[in-house]
Amino acid sequence: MSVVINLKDVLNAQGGLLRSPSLAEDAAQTLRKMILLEKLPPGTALPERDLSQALGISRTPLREAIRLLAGEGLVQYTAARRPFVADPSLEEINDCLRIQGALEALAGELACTQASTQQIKDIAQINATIIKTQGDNTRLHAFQADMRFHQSIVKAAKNPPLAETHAKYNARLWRVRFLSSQRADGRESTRREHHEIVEGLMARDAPRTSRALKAHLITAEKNIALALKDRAAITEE
Amino acid sequence: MSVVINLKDVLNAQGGLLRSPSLAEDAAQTLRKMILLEKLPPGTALPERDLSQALGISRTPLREAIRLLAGEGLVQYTAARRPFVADPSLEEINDCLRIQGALEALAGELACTQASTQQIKDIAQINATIIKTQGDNTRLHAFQADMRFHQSIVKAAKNPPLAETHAKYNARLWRVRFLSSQRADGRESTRREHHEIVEGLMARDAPRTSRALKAHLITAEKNIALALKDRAAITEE
DNA sequence: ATTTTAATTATGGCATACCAAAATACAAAT
DNA sequence: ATTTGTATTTTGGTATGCCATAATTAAAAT
Repeated sequence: MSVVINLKDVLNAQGGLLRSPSLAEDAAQTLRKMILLEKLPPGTALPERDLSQALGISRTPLREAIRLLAGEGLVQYTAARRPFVADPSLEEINDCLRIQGALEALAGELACTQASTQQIKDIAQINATIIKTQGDNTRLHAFQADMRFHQSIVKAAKNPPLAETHAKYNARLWRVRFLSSQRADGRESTRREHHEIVEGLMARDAPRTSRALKAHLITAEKNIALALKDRAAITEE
Repeated sequence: MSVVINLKDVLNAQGGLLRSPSLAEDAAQTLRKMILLEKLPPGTALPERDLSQALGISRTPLREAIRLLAGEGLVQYTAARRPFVADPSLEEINDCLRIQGALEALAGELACTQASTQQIKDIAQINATIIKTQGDNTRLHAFQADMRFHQSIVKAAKNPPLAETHAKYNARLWRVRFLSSQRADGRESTRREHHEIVEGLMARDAPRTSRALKAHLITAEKNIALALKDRAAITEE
């Protein structure tokens, strides 16, 4: 009798890192990255046939992937229902940041009563890491750590729908936030504001935490406006 | 030469009322109503084949409709990816209400600076209508007026993404809110709170309006808890 | 040269067929 | 009677083809 190996099990055993639930979700993840890294710049048309062929899948799952991204606001449709990479105005970005601010303020508030002490410790730990690795040249890592900081606060609020909606706006804002994180400007204010947020959480002072998070998002708004202005000046040359 | 009539134009000319952008969106709207009116009670399985046949369309657009509803939280998937009508716990409903509260508080805040005086007048007008028709036996109309009241506030905030996310949570909460609106209990507090919200808007007092809206949603939370408890007692008999 | 109009092509919406995996029904064994 | 093992059926995921309409190009008219 021959030895039969279930290939899928072998793959999944690899830490489940490359598990592929569906072609559509895979494609969505691929496209999301391409959009956020501007391999697919804002405004790019996304014809179903070409894209599906490029990704080596059929139109059906590709189509579904595009719908997913549309639900996140990363893709929009023309009047004739042709999908293209969203090109949000500064105004729209600010609209989203205000929402994100309200969501995070709520999260901070809830976290003050819902979070375990361990979770708050973890949040403080993530912030400590951010400060420590501040000088590193790996800006991408620092940025991802910042994302984790905010996500862990939302997670500590123990409100799944909140986490979900927050994640959506995160995806939508990822590109511009990454852009603005490249600038050194706001770094000092970020450090101060993060500190205040952590202090608020440790004191389990809901109004204080909420206020700190709201203020932090307003700062982000300012930094993003500056980053986009710089960038516009560069691309104009 | 024979006279050729474009049937679609004829249909659209009927006031554009029955324009059908796509079978998927139509199906989504149909299913949404069926879920909210509990023709499809929470927990109901939604097999693609049966549903598509019942609606007289193919699986492809039906599938897309289900994804849309899943994006709104009205449909969930089992571990084996079988879709079913979401059956939110009271806890999850409260989670959503808190988010809705934060969103509306933000909307009220923004409306204080962004709304035109006409828009504020309109909001006051809608509220007046609610009070006037309070005694009517058409509870559905009163409920819809209440929805319009909240929607018009969000609209006045002039933040499209906010309106979109708010609409999503509205869809998600429609069923339980309708349920709780059937009860006479909260009617007086609703009247008072609506009044306070309108006053805040007319004074363009952002903190006041925000506070009033947040308080209003907390009241809603209480009423819904009562309504669901009643209902559980009834279905138990 | 510019505008109109007609033909062509590209694209999204939809229907259908096939497949693998999951769920179910059924048979056998204990 | 309960459990186990095995067909059978159901179901979601995917690929593909056709169609109507929008976009584009080519041709014609002014």
